[in-house]
Amino acid sequence: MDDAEHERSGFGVREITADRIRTAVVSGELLPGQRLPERELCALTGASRATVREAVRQLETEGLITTIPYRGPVVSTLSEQEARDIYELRAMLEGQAGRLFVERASDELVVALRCTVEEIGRAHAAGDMVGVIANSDEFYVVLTKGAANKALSQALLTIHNRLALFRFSSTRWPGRAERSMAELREIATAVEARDAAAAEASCVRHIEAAAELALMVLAERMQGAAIAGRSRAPSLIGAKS
Amino acid sequence: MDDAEHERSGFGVREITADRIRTAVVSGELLPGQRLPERELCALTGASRATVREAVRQLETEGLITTIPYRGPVVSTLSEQEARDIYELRAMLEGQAGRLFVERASDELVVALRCTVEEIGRAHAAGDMVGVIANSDEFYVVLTKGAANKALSQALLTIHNRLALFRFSSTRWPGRAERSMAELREIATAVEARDAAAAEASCVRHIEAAAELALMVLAERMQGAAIAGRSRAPSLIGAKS
DNA sequence: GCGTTGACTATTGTCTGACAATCTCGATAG
DNA sequence: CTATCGAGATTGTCAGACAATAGTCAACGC
Repeated sequence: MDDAEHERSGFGVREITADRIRTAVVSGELLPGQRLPERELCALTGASRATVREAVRQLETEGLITTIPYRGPVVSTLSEQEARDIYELRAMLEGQAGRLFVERASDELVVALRCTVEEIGRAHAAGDMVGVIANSDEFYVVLTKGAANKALSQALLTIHNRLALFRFSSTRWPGRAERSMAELREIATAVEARDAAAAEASCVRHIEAAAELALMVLAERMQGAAIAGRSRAPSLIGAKS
Repeated sequence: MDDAEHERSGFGVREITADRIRTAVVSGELLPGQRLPERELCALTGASRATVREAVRQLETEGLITTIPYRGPVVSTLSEQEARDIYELRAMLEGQAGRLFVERASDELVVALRCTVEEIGRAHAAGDMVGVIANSDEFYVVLTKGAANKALSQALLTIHNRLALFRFSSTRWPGRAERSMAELREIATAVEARDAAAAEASCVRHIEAAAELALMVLAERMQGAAIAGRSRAPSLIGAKS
């Protein structure tokens, strides 16, 4: 009873529904600003309107969806200021996570963190984007596990989901991947040295660098959207995979 | 349009319903562990089951309510470890808020923070508990306003709500109020000196002190509950004001 | 030609009722 | 006293209904 393995593995229709929509948003299957009419969410998930609405309410509270009165759910968009705020918050939390990791993580977890970093490097060298993503997730899992604070982990998970939209930006930007790897190695090194202050600082720097890039991409995208005029936000129709 | 005055002032039935239940939980009208059958929530709020369920889903995501499958919603309880984690997270966030306040707040807000602190002291000296609560809220509002990060403010608001259960513990504990006031004045002084590091440190210390007390109260309460045996968690019936 | 008005449609917000699945608790038998 | 079983209560999910509201677009007047 001490473990928490079945934390989020409900089998109810509602949980499956919420997971399905959340995954679709986080994975980029549904794009920011895109409308999500309840009927189409019903078709997508197979659930009834009532159940879909409960799931939407949950995702809304998580910040992934915004509901416009009498217009329905929309995949949340982030203004530049909102993105800045969220990245700043993420830097705080991930910095603290790094500090707590140094203070609390077992030697095994320290090794695991280093391994994950090198695994990311390997995947990147091989051009394996899926591997990069998977191991980046693993990095976060190991980090929060070592920090040993469930509330912190939960908060970071929510933030990661909200920022998932920018996730692909780091891949295609010249030189970014190399710098990112250097930052991750810096974190691993600081952790191995059990230097809490250095670990915190390098975590913060890592996120700040990611934020800088993401904000550039966001600004670019905004500009593109402005040029495209008031483009109709497409619905799910015709958005089949 | 630049302000955000109508942030959470929806007039829909669902929003009113969620606010009503949230207020009841945060204010202590409903106690932790207490069951909240949907029918009674309907009676309490006047809304239908569907609407109540949507509101419950929202409060569940906020962490205020826990739903047990086929048993229904329950006011969330906090284990000692959970409370410890949340207080630790709060200390981080409020520390960062203090730091950002020093870096960003206008002189007017610095004055407002000091005024709020002294107002708390005055209310406490007068035995005005309502005033203490109100001005404590005001302190948080001023602090987060000066920190100028909406995401941080939102995260702190959620945490405050989750910890609202312990709010009354600080009042009746010999000497606690005086120490608390000293801590708050320390924060105000650090902020007035525009000393970011000192502000952060004093905010962290303030929360750590509050956490220490709250955890003692929690342990005491746990012990009491253990002595009382597996007492049936009461429902809303007969819990009229 | 262009802006305004008004009806029409699509969608959401909310309620009601229904039914199966599951939990709770008391009765009953050993 | 304990274990089993069944009735009742509550949740989980669905389907349908209706009013309220936003968006669309054609008709109309200037």
